[in-house]
Amino acid sequence: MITLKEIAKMANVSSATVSKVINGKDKYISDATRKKILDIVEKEGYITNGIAKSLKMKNTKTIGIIIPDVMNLFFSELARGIEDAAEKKGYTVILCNSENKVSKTKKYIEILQEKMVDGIILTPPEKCDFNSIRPGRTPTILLDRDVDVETNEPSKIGRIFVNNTAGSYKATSHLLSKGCKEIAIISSDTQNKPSLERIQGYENALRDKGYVVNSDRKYLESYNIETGYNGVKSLLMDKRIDGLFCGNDLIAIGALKALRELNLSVPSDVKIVGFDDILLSRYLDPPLTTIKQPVYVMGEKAIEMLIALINDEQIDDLIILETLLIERDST
Amino acid sequence: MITLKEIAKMANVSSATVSKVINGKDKYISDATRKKILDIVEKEGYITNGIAKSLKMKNTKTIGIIIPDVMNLFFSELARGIEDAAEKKGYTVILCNSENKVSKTKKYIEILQEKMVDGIILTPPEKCDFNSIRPGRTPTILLDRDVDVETNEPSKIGRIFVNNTAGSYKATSHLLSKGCKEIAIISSDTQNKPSLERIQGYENALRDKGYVVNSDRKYLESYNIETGYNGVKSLLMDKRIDGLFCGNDLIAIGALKALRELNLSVPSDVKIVGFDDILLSRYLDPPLTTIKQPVYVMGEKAIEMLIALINDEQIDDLIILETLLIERDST
DNA sequence: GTTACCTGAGTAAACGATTAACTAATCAGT
DNA sequence: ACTGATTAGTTAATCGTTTACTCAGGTAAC
Repeated sequence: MITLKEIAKMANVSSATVSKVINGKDKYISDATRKKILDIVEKEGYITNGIAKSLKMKNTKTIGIIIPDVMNLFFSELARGIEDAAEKKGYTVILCNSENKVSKTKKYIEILQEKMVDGIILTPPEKCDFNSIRPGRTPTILLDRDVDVETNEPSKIGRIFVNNTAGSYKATSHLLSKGCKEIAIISSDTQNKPSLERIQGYENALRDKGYVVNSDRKYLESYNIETGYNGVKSLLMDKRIDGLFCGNDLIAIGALKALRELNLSVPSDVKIVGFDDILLSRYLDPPLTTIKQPVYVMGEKAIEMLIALINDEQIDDLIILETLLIERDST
Repeated sequence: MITLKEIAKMANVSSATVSKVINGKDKYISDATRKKILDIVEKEGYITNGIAKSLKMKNTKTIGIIIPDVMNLFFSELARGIEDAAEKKGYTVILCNSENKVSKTKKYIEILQEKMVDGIILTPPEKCDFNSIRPGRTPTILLDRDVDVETNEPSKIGRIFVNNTAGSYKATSHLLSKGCKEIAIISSDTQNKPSLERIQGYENALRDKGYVVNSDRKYLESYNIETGYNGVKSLLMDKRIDGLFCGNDLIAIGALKALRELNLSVPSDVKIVGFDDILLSRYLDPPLTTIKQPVYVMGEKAIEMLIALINDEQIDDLIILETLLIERDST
């Protein structure tokens, strides 16, 4: 690899001059010198050594994102939104899959700090208190899963979440407005805020309309397809149910499969609402009514907020985004 | 951030000694000194500055992956496989979405080279000749989409592909063995090797069994859901078709949707085989028979080969992986 | 004619780590 | 007592940039 110093030698100038020209700080450089340098740079195919530059400049223009799993459609959309926004701002993204494990999350945070990333975007593992993964001085955005952070938190922390309570309230109200009388919920039993809020919204909606919340209309396990499948099989064993709120779209996919096996048709026998609006939901049979999380926007906002933190700008360090009901044929 | 030099000062030793202890090259360091240093490191929460280390060591333990889009299930699986394998080998992954554009691909290659990645794993844009994106001296693995590379290629290039011809041959033969007589294909019309091979395998299978290849049984557009939908609507307009080979699973998803709308049932009226076996295929209605690409293995092999290239080890620089027919209910 | 500013460029330190080469002390063996 | 090997460290150069500071000559103003 050819270096700046070598370019300087070829052009018979100092390395300072070459640096200035390359970085456009060439107010006090003659046109002749500038051209001479640029020609050589071009001819030799010189590429800046970003590592040396980073060492001197104390930034890397790189951020890390830690998510449970890119294969999960929700997170792959998130990753894409983040990468797109980052690229536009001149940042590059290191991808880390935590598998929802605190241990892996901690390990990745350490690696990212060694790599001197300028910031981290982190979706914490489902069960995780913030103190156990505190990212030190690196600016960090906590995304998607709310976590208790002390108010006098010394680090640079931003938080971006979705209003889960309102989302599941919307979903349940929608089912009610479609005439459902016996509405069940299948969701995750993890004790973190988003999960609890999604259950809370469901319960609030029922209570507000004068219904009782019945604990044998709840099936709580995990945010995956199997849970949806098992949930329907278990809930519909002996009870009648005409409405189903699923904690996320994967659960809804499993639920649809189980309902088909039970020869129940959607939406005539049972109406279903999901949560997330992953890319696939509109191609299910029937296309799934769901609560859309503004995933791409989350990515953009996360980058925006993170860069503000990196640059020590004053910003609102908590954003709560609203969801949107997307009505399709499952209700 | 505390530096190695500061640790050295606190411990009253030279920075060389601290470096040796931290990196385990402490054969000639007394137990007392070692303990003293390690205690201070622990207490101060010292973290190595990886940038400085990289500058000196001339490696970054970072690789870049350039794929069209992580939101595409096939590539998110690939990304995951790569990241997993990389992490095990002590490498970190920079994620780049090229959107299938040559311009973005070129830009990312340049950025990755500035960041001094140790290697690149690249899925070239669909229409792309290799010379236009030549990654210079950075070791590179070309993944999934075969590209013509000159035999005297000076760069360190490895190639890993799937045997597409054999895969689509298997798919088509499977449809024939299930009794299909009128088999159509919906796939992509891009003029790259994988696309052409998938069509080729389909044609070969038909010819080998004595059927004629009929050009109005072909619908070629893109590898997406819409193509599948449009393809079925167009192919079934006036022709009878009892078997359908889809160039990938996304196409199959669209095709299933269109067939439902036409009140044709799968597999009794039309049998369908896809290609890729994305995570979702088994949850479709009906679960999709498909040609599984060994995606995770591709990721592992890619990392393995790339690290060999990085370390100048002698390896086979071309791997062609075989596919597997996964029979589900759509046939 | 002195002062002050502008222009065009060079010098050298700094960023934070690694490591080859060196020193100095101890020890075993003859 | 001398040699050679082993042990326990230090010194200082180096990786490839950026940039504060310096310098010299030209020009404009008073």
